[in-house]
Amino acid sequence: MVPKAYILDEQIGFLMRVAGQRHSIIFQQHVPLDLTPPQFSVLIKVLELGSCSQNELGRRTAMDVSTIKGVVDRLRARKLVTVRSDLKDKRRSVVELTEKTKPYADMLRQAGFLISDLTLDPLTARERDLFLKLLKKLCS
Amino acid sequence: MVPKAYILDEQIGFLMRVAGQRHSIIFQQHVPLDLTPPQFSVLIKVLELGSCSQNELGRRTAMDVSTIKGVVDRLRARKLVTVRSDLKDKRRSVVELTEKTKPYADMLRQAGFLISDLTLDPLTARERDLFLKLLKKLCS
DNA sequence: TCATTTATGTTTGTATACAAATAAAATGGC
DNA sequence: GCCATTTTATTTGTATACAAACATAAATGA
Repeated sequence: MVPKAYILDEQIGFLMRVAGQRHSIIFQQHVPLDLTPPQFSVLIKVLELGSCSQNELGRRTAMDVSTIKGVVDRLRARKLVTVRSDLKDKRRSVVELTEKTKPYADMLRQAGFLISDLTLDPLTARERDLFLKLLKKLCS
Repeated sequence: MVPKAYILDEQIGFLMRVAGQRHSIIFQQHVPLDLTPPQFSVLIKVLELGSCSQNELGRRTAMDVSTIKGVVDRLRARKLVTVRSDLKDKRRSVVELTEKTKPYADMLRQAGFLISDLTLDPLTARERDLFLKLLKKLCS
């Protein structure tokens, strides 16, 4: 009775990491403003919400408190967002887009679509829908 | 003509990141020796190969040169692997398991199976096969 | 009201992840 | 054998990712 071999390259964790690496290269090739994926997520989210506290931004982009802080800090250093304290709730830091960033809104969204398309390019239309459906099930 | 909205939470990059976070939690809960995923991959690979140069180990586990160096350094610091220079090719650092690590071989593989199973738990058997097949297509 | 609990943000420390520059050793073509 | 190229490893710098500890402000409940 031969035990089943453990093949690292066929495990879901390994494959997700490698698929993520490929996505990351595609992302870098097509994103405007030299943004990283987390930075892109934050800009897109602020664009959608208008303004948002740093903590809530973290929850909505699935980043923990110290990660979101670093991402926002670097965006602020590049003057792509502003951060001000909320007068109503003095705990909160409100993040907003700068005038410099707003003209890039459409470009960001279009790049987002393109990056997702290119990442899914190896799959047929039917496979893409199915893959995304299954992937969502693996998120919680 | 309304342009299609860009929903961050439905993009493949975002979903892969969140699915990876869930996997990461499962991994941490069940891996022996408090290993990280890259450390686990290296041990499994060395276990499979017997001994391997640091660079080749990086290629086989999909890590670049500076990443694999850090991972091996930390494994060495914990005395889970040894690193010696190759007499035949003095550029190479040969990585091998220590006697301390060898008894964990089966436990590592069993934990690997369990972690993959738990990660895929939200899917049916048929969905799992399909998902892994599609995921592989997205790796290159 | 006031004490407890919760929410928000910061800081520190560890561990990937990768680009780019450097150095040393091996290889291939001649 | 010699030289250009390739391979292997190291170092530096930037950017996540997250746990844990801390401080402050807000909300809650008795």
